[in-house]
Amino acid sequence: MTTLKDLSRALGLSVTQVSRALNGHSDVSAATRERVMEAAKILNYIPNIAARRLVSGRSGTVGLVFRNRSEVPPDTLFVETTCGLSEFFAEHDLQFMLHVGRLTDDEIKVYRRLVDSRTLDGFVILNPVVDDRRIAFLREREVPFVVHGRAAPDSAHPYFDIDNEEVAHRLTRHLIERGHRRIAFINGLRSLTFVEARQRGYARALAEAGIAYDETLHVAVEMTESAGLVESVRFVAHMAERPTAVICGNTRIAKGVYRAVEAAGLSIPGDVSVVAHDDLLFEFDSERFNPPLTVTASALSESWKPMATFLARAIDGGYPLAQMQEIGRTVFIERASVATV
Amino acid sequence: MTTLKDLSRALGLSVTQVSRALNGHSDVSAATRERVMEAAKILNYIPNIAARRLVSGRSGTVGLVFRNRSEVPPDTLFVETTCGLSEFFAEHDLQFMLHVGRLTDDEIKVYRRLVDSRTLDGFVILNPVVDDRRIAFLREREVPFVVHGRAAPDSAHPYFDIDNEEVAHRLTRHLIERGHRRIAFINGLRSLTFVEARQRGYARALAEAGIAYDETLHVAVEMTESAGLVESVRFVAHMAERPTAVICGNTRIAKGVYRAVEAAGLSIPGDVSVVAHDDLLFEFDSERFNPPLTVTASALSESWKPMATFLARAIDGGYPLAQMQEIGRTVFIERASVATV
DNA sequence: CTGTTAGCGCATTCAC
DNA sequence: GTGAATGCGCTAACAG
Repeated sequence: MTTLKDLSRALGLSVTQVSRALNGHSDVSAATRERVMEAAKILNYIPNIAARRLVSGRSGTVGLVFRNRSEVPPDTLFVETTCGLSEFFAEHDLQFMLHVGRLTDDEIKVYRRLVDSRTLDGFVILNPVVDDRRIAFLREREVPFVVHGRAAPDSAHPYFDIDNEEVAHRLTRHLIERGHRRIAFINGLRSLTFVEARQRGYARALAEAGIAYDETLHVAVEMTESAGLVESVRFVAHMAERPTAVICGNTRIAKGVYRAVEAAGLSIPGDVSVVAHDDLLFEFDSERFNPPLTVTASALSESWKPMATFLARAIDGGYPLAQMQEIGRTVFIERASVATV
Repeated sequence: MTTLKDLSRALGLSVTQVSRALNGHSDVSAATRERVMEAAKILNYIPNIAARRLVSGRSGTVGLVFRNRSEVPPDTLFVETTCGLSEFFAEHDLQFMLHVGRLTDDEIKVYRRLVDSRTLDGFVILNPVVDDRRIAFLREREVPFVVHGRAAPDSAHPYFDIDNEEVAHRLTRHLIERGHRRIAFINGLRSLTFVEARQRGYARALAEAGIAYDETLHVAVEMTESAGLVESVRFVAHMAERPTAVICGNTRIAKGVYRAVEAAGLSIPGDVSVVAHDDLLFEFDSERFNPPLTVTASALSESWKPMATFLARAIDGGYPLAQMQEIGRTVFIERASVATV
């Protein structure tokens, strides 16, 4: 393999100057830079990453860590996430590493090892929870990270998020405007920050309309089709006063609700109205639901690019927080799954 | 961070000796080793990977490369694969890296970059095809790799595979024994080595029974539920002489076949018999098909551990090929999806 | 603009 | 058994 030394010999320059030319330093004559670049190309020079890392103290690698397999998100989402991140980090010359720990390991232990051994320069945090230990640890150790979501609405860390409180508020308000007053919400698992944000939006919309918050109508489940099915069966079949509308945390849940309603011989929106938030996952098309589903929508797939960019900036340092935070756009799409009562 | 130098100072030993003690060299007194180990633990010594890499010339990282996003396998399979590999490589102290290239890149270019920059010490190759360019490249450059499958039945490289020819032969023979003579095979996409192996097994079983090979009955499709559905609709509805039995490359395809048969108002096994190979994916349970599906089965999830082990051995070097190759066990499970004709 | 010097942390000669 | 010396390939002071 060609090294800097080889290049310097071939060019009659010092190793230092070759290094500077290659790294785009300003104090190199244009002519020299030309020559060096060309020689590098001809001799197929590729920098030795290990050496660079040793001297820079960085690994050039960022990672996504799962404590264990059961923590890995459901299928499509995982593919979207890993592929999207891998792709965009590559654009920033960062290696992307997936790390799945063992069941037995403590959550933070995995992070500690990765940080201490300088294996990773930065982390991607998914599904932040309230008082997230990972975030606390990385903060304390001053390790760069970017969060998909926020630790809190005013979090002082790099993140990409959507306005989840607004999403839930919007959906709830829409139903209220159509005359609904018994509105169920099949939300995600509690302690996830976005779930809490949505709960706030839901509660606020109800309060604004003078509707009492009924905790039996707000359920926390894993955001899967089967959970949606189970919960709506409960609503439809077993509840004394059946809700007239259901808000679903995502389209998977909505799918389950559709199936349950159909199985019960009821109809949407005739017997029950349904709305959801749509992450625009590849596998589900809320427009092709029958009837087409009214949703708030934001493309999850568009979050990876800013995430990668923000983490790259955090690692480079010197960027103001504002350039490492973004609230993605959300649109409200009215279709045919809501009836006026 | 604690370095070897710190340890040596604290212990009054030379850096060399500390290094030797930590790395389990034989020429270190037991007493010294004790002391060093203890000090390392107390001072929380963690070797600097970059330094180690620089001197060893290795990256300590292995990877799975996809040319681009469209090459990533369907959902569940991808999760199984990445999580399984990541987990078992960790046991061998190898970092696992997922790399998804850009659409525009040449297949080999990605590998070349990764090899030349010494980013990866070894590769995992999935879905080998006949005359696989990746395998050719890695061989030529003498880079360690392990294949899920084989380049050819007698391949001289590390691999984990099952006997795909035998699988297809077994399924076909079973149908023949039950009197079937028009047997369709919904196989995977051509050029994949396992698809060709299965085709051989299928053809051989037919030949042994004196049944002419009818190429219109052997179709190559992506191994998805929808493809299974489409192809069997073709068989059932449009074919002059409908096949009495269908062999499916996996349970996804079988699912599609079941749906098509049901949609056509026909029954399994009354109107058509169905068998499949079952990778025992988490999401599909062939036993709970209606009727329960007769299959050959092998657990895909059991392939990651040997794969990781074999690649680790290939990187370490000095292992005979036999210790880096394995044919996983396959069982035949007869259930209720085949009728005697 | 360019070259010299030094050192990142570690493992491996080679001596004793 | 142990230590001193050397170098992996690269970048960052420091001089000129």
